Amino acid sequence: MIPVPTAQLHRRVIGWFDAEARDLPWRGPSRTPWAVMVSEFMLQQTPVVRVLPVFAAWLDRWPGPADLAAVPAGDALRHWGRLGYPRRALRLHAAAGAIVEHHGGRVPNTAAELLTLPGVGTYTAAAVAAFAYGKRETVVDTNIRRVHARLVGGDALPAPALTAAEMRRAASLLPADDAESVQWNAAVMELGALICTARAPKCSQCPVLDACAWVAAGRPEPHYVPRGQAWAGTDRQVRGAIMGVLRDAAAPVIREVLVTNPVDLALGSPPETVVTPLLKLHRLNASREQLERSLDGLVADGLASEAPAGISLPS
DNA sequence: AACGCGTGGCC
DNA sequence: TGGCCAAGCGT
Repeated sequence: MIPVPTAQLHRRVIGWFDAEARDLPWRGPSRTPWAVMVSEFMLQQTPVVRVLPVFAAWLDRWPGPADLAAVPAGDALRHWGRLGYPRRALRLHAAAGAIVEHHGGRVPNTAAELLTLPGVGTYTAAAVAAFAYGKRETVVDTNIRRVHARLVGGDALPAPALTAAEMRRAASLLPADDAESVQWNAAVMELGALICTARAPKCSQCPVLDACAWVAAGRPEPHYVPRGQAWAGTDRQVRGAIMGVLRDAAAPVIREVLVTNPVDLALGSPPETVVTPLLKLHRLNASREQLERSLDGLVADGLASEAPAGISLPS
């Protein structure tokens, strides 16, 4: 492998980005800081293709932070739809409230201020400051971590958790110029998403293939086996099914309907809109204990609200 | 510092 | 088919 100067890496990856980047709505001329922030919340652990329709409807409904802050949290949860991790909707709603309350209704333009908002961590703060405001920030997401691990580190995959050494490496690779640093961050992220993917990377299309330390080393296997995410039988699965019922319910659902298997259920027919999600919930054959525990967890997390009339999304 | 947290597409 | 994976965060 012929060592390639960092400046040339910048030029080649950004050049590739200019030619090949996807035309995503949060990058276009209609981009606002709020749109960037909404997209970053939705993209946390969620693929772009699933975010696109929800993002468009969300911004149409709530064009600015004050618009979202003015409605009940339950509205945010309902319009989050099936994006997953609904606590993100709750945090985005709370962040909108904090922006109205403490920042004059404008999305903060520094990473330090952004970090104080609920649901905004190291990555999202840096990403919003960079992509919404053109700031020079060390943006490190899972795509960037993987590209750096291969291109510079010679490893198949980054470590299981983000390390301080990785942050230093990312900072050392960042172009000095503000505008160029923004392009670099976006370009490396896009390279990781489209070419330098976790499985079956498209190395033949990579603009920096000849500079890749991992390829030069003969593409060694990962140092560890990634731990799978448990799903079947977990509280997480049950919580998801309960949220599905509550999202589609036109009225509060009484606790017994949620935690009792239909064969034991001697109640009148629940509202039509609830039937399908309810069947999905009870097909899980979760124990009453697990159903109760999961429901209590949702209430404790503020994702559901319990009143004498029954359980519903929070108001 | 591990762990819990939704959802669905992909090979 | 089912495990893996996706622009993380909070505790």
